[in-house]
Amino acid sequence: MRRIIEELVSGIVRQLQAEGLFPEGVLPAYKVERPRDKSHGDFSTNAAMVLTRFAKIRPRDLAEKMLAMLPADQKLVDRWEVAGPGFINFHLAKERIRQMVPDILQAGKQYGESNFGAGRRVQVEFVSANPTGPMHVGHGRGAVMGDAIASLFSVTGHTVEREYYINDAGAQVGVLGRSVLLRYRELFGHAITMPEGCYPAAYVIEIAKSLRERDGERWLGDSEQLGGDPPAEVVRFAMEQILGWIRSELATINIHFDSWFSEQTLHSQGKIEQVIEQLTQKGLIYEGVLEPPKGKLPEDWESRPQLLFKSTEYGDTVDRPLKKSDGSATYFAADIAYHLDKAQRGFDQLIDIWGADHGGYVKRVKAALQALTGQKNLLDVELVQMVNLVRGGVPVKMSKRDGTFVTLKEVVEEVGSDAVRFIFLTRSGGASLDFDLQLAVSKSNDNPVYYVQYAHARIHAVFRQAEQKGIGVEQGELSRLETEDELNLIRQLGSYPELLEAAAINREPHRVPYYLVELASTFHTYYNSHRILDEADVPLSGARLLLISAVRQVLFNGLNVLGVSAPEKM
RNA sequence: GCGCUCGUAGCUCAACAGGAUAGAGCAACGGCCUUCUAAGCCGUAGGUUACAGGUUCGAUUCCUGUCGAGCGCACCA
Repeated sequence: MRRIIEELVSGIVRQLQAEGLFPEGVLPAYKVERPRDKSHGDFSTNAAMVLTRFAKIRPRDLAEKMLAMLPADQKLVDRWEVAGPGFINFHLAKERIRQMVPDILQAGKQYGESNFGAGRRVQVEFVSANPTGPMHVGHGRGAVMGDAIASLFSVTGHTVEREYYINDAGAQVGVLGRSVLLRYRELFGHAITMPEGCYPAAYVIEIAKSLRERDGERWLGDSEQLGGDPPAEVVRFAMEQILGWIRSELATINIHFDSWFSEQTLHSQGKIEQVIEQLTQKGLIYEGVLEPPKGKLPEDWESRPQLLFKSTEYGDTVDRPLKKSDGSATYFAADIAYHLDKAQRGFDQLIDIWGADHGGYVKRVKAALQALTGQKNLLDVELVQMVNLVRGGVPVKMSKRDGTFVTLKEVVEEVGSDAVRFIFLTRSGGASLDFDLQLAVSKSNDNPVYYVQYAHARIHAVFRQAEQKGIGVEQGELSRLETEDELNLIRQLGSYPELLEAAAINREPHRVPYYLVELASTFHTYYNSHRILDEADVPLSGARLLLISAVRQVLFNGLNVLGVSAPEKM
């Protein structure tokens, strides 16, 4: 809908440019948008104000001039005016507004989708929690954000892939294996002591038990000498079990990945050495000594020459090491290889969802990717801020050590997937979030999931009534929808496709829940002030059924994008 | 010390790529169920958008600085 108005305006601007009022070439961007204030019409444009400088006319005069050029013979707009400092406001014809109702119903589940991103392949990588333990709530937030962003790209016409990067290489994997072996040994009656840094938690015992169940005493010999690396098969066994848990936990909050990418394969296939070689050829690798960081020094800091990548040439603050002191690759080196691999898979856009604690990595990864591909904006990293668990306003203590650690699973079991997802998505990712378990289960307005779902269920209830009374949509006369309340409700439905597009472009899923809450609110108000079913006026009742059916469709579609259910009864 | 993310009503948060009078919910107070789901609706109150400059027709939004919060700062992930 907005597109049509945009074309109307741009046609006039081009014409004025041809007449020599504006200079040749590119003009500054003006906008066509939906005004906040309803009295300002359905759409408005700031074109006259933006272009006033070039026309050397005052904004309002220019607006008047433009307004006179609008074609008179169309059925879209029935009134337009110049307002305020020079806005041009468009008021759509009522006929055109009403027409959106059947349009929406016809589009059904597809309503709101666009081909905005047609032909573009986008990959969203998210969660990527280490397979060394259960997921916590912070992972959950990243998971839900990533999933919703992926959905937004999908409904706006992009081809989307969801990928999970498995950090199955590096020291922590060995620690996991050793921890499992220790618990395994314990199961056979041997006394053990958990060394510093190992994972003592209950889930490790569970893994040890299933290892014993499968392999019996097979690893007892290995469990005696724990100085070296644990057997690869034990490590793999442990990680597969944990990944299985992660997978099923993600499934309980409605998240499914298309692709699971193993970091280990980068090492085993020599991808990391290859990428270092490529960077070397570009002259971006050197052996050097880093300045010690200012502020508090790490205790074991020692100055030593390292293999460094010149990330400073791409905006980073210092150059970054690629090799550890023992000669193995750093996490960063693997990450470069990983991102290059993603780029080579032919995506037009890569999106990473990271926890805020990884924020310091953004510049160096983007730097490396730019150096390798020459593309500056291939990768977008969305940082998701921390989640503070709270119960009734009191912080919930969390510590991995004492096992007072609240897992994502526990939270989902307590408050339900819908509430978890909705609450996570009703905040912009940039803001840290207090997740109150008490509020999350409360069925009040504190908890907008229920507010939106209730509107949806309510509409279903009306339809159940309508069936009993023998009133159906086919008896409705659309033209009977004439109150401002009704037209405003339709207008709101009409903006849904634009909302999805804006949310996708800005990677801001939180706009969707906010929209749904507003739509639900408009509906509830309408419901309370208008009788929908009136046996004495079936054409009107049918028309109103058509209207709320369209509302129901949009609520359903919106909840679906968020991965939240739309119940028919509550 | 440096970098990133922030700072909006008493609380939790919005403000749609710079737009017109900064909006919701909660908490407080007062109303609405013999009629389609009261998990709902209506009303009252609440603000120097942390602070100071700048850019322009116009700034919560962009730039600079100050103050404050969170996260990070060789070799872990």
